[in-house]
Amino acid sequence: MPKDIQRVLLDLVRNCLVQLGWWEYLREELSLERPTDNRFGDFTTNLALKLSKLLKRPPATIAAELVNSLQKQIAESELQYLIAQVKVEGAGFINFYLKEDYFYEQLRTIITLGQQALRSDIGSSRKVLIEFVSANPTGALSVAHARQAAVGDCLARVLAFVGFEVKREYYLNDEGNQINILGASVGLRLKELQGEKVEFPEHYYQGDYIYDIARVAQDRKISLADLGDFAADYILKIIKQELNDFGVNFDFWYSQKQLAKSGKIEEAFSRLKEKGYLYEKEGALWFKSTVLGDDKDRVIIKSDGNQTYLAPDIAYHEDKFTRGFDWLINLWGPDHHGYIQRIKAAIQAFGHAPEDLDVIIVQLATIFRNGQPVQMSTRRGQYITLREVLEEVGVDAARFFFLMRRTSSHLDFDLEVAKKQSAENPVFYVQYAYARICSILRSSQIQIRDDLDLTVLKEKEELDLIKKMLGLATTLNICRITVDPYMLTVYLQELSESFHKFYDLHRVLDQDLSLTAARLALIKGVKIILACGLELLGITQPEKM
RNA sequence: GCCCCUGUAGCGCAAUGGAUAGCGCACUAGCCUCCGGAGCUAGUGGUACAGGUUCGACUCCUGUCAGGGGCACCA
Repeated sequence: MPKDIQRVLLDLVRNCLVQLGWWEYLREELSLERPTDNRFGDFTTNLALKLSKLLKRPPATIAAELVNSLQKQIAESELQYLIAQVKVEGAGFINFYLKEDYFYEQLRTIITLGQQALRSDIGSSRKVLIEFVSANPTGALSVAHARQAAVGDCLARVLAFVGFEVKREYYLNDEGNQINILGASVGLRLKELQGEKVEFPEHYYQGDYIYDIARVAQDRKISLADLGDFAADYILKIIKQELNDFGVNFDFWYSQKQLAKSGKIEEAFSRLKEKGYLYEKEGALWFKSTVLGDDKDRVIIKSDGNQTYLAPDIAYHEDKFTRGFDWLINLWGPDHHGYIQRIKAAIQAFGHAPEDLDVIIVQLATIFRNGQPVQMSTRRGQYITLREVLEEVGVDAARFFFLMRRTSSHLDFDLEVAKKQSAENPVFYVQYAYARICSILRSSQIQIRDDLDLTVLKEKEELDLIKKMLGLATTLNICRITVDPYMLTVYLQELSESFHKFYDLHRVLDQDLSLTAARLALIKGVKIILACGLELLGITQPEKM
């Protein structure tokens, strides 16, 4: 029994196209999809509709010829034991209906191999670096960072699961203006603690945590010049702890300070200069990014001799490629969207393709409390932090909620809803399905044997459930293509729904022992898929709730 | 002014260019002697507007309207 039926069917279709002499027309466009609605078979293709235009013939006759050829080939091969029928439906779609045995075998594979049966090698070990969060170590992580953390980590898990070699990286902005201001802020608070009357500038860091750092700095007798680094270290420890508590762990913490010391920035500049991408104007050094798609050229060394933030970023991204990664994914906040063209221009200047870098703009999440939006202000330190969200709703609900909407869309996160233990709260709906399965499995003594007869699973809800289970692979593939993991949350809700429907109509623990055994196998399969999906989201799988 | 995101049922959202646009909340009517009712079944109700591309558009393009966010030799 072939594991990848889709590939087998594609080969079959290709053979027919070659035989009919139509292959030349659409080799690039050949596709085979799983219909979203299983009314239309288990696989469908629209290629007769596509061919209709190219051959200038009605789609129905093309589809009929194709189906004729397909049926002949199927009848002559092993596929006759797999495919129930192929037929033309609707406007000219060709739909494949698989035999139930196929689904039973797939279910058997899942329950015997577990998650191994679900992994794929689509990524073919391509090395991908996902950079996300990368918040300046000048304050606690905000909700915006929290969403990025959830999305980035989940995306990393999904890509690793489908065969990529994935590393997570946090770019650490540990020097520069913001760190200087941080140090100065702590310095002023320190003086204040020592009884001095101070004028505290508006643009300094206002949060109470600055006092905490000042007290520690005072105890340890940190010198004024080192306050910035000390404070950044102090805050970084907090950030790392928060991310760890959120289940997000980075492989690399890439220090901007180290980058500056390494000489890689100057090296990058000289390479750009050789290629003719740099010029001087009005006392500043400019990067000629317009020739690579940007709307204006960008300053990289200001007229006062200091670098702009673009300078290290150019070197940083080139260094990512030098380190051996061939696909870069950056998650940025919406305030950076104008920055995408610049950095894409930069990687192109070094000879990389623009599509080797995907910049995903993670839109903001607005926190609601009792239906009222909570305003945020980073400087005042009055924003809601990741820590507060975790303390209020827990890791599972927080992760699920941050992943529930398309990453490029705004997200409303109501803390009260996330705390509810009801159907309004989707994470509970999914976990409830899991716990319910565990409960049933606990209450049965029947062993699920490998050679178990699954053909007794004939009810519509049973077959629907198996088909839904097999949809995980498609879902993960969509996540990969769209570079967005949110579809997984939708899928898990749908799978849970299919399970609840099945459960409501059919008893698992039945008088008929062979039926009971088969149904136990069925729900064990659902359990494996749910566990897999929840794990990819970074959410626990409670056996009891 | 320019750029990004979003307009789908009373509310919150879903639908890798595909066939009869799905789900939750709310509302209405039902389902527990039985594996977890935190569940299930049925009903009400919808693609902002105007064009275009396509065999086919919630989806892509143009414009209009509405909401949110962003546009430094700041990071």
